[in-house]
Amino acid sequence: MTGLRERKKQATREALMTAALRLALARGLENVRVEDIAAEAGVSPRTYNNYFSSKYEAITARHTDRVRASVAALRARPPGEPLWEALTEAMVRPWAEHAGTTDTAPPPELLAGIRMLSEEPALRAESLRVAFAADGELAAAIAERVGADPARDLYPSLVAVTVTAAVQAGVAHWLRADPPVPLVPLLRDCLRALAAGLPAPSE
Amino acid sequence: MTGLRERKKQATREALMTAALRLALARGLENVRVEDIAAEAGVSPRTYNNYFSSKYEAITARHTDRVRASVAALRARPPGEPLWEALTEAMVRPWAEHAGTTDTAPPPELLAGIRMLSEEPALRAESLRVAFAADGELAAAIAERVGADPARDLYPSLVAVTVTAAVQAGVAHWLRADPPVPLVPLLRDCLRALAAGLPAPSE
DNA sequence: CAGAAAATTTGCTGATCACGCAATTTTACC
DNA sequence: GGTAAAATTGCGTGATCAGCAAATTTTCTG
Repeated sequence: MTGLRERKKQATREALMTAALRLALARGLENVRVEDIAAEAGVSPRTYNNYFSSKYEAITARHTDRVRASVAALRARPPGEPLWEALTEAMVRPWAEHAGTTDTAPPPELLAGIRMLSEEPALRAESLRVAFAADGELAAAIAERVGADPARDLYPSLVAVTVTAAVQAGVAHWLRADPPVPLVPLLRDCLRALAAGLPAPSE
Repeated sequence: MTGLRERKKQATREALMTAALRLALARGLENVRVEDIAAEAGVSPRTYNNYFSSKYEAITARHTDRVRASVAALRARPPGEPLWEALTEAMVRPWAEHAGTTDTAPPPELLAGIRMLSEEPALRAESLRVAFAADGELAAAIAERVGADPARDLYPSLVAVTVTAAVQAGVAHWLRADPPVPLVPLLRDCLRALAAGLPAPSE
């Protein structure tokens, strides 16, 4: 199934992603041109745009993959499982694989990459774009799971979009937590709070 | 307070906003150049970029204003008011002013403009960017209101971001509702559901 | 294994965008 | 009125992104 052609394409994509991230971390985002990324990955600039349609897509590609993985993970959860359990596991999984579920501190390079996503305005915008571009899919998966009509019922899309947002908030909080806290339990807390309601703390 | 200078600037900004929107609705977004918008508004192309730093900003400027108005509205609510009441009123207000709180159908041109924001990918991205760019402010206002530390407590930013998302979902649902439903009560429902929790319907 | 077919890479080109800079025009203030 | 501040404008530059067609690489078929 995986001919040489497919493997090469994946390798090129991977090379472009890591080249883009590496250069952006080393020099700062605005000192990296598409031409540089392509050179670093060993392809022509024109080929870069066959893989990514903007300068920023390559850098956020890992995030894009995480988002897609979450949707796929939700679809893969057992059908009988309660919605919020399935949703929580699905949203958490890609982050658990990257940032470690336990007390192992995440590699600083990975952390710097994720931090850049939320601090560089252009990358933050791109991350939001991909996260919410996928939430039609997410809403559809939720609708399927609870037996709703995604076109007529508000519930699936409301859950999809707020869950996406809650994960954003969790990651942002994780990035600025001092002392550091493990990400996965934090995300679980966010989703638990979202499911249970968000009444004001002191009332 | 409002000298001629300020008034002219506002007028130019307004002219650029309406020119951009009008042209985009008439010809389709990708058939409008910055040059066209500037010409329609009677200024030079260079001046366009003194007001807006991208081609899409002018078109989403009304949305930007709504977002900012919501934050300001939250700050303007009486301090003793319960959080979710204040938050709901603040988020709803700019939409009420535009889309009408009652059974008066919104002007079709306005509706087409808002629809374009969620259907054109570039505009959707821009809308998300401005909405979530403001949510630091929103979180700060929430924190102030509940007496939390926005840097250390997760609650304010979690509420800010999910409220922003819930409004997005509400507007999106409003746009595709058939038969049409009034927007403001719909938004109230979204926020009420968010505050109260989002358990799966059938469990 | 040879050669055709299909997919990918690449260079070239053009349209557009966004901004720095300096000159010009417009507004504000005394 | 005259000067200082602010806004507009034109010009030039660098960069992004996509269409197109040629060249290269991989796959498929006899």
